[in-house]
Amino acid sequence: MDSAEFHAAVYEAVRLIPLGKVTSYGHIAHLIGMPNHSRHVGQALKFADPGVNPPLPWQRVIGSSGAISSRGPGTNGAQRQREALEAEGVEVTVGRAGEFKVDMRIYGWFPDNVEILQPEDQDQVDGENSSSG
DNA sequence: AGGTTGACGTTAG
DNA sequence: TCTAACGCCAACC
Repeated sequence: MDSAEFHAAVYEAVRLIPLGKVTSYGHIAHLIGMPNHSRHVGQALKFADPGVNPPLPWQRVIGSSGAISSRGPGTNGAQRQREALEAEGVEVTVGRAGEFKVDMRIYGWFPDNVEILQPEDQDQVDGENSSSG
């Protein structure tokens, strides 16, 4: 697994995220078979070209905690990600510290069987919110 | 070769 | 629910 292949695998997994849903860096890492490379998933997205085709829905990847990671005090990456998510219908809330958060119980997308995911089987993979609500 | 960084995750209190 | 601490691994200096 080279760096280029890692990036390609990350992009392929990220493109699987359905519209209006979000997942975590760790889950992308999990889907490509490298669960402990969660940090590098973000790194791969950072180096991704915004003009690639098919387009990369990078905005659908956030922290496992449901928070949009801050790229840094002087950057507006988090703000752009928030706008991109809201444009898809994902509701983003703002915490006290100005952090953007998404309710994973509603918009979370964490299937373990993406390889067998079919358009007609999507009804049986979103049972993550069975705990409450 | 060693120390620090980073679009993270999990566990403990 | 939120904060603090530890673990993780490649890139960078």
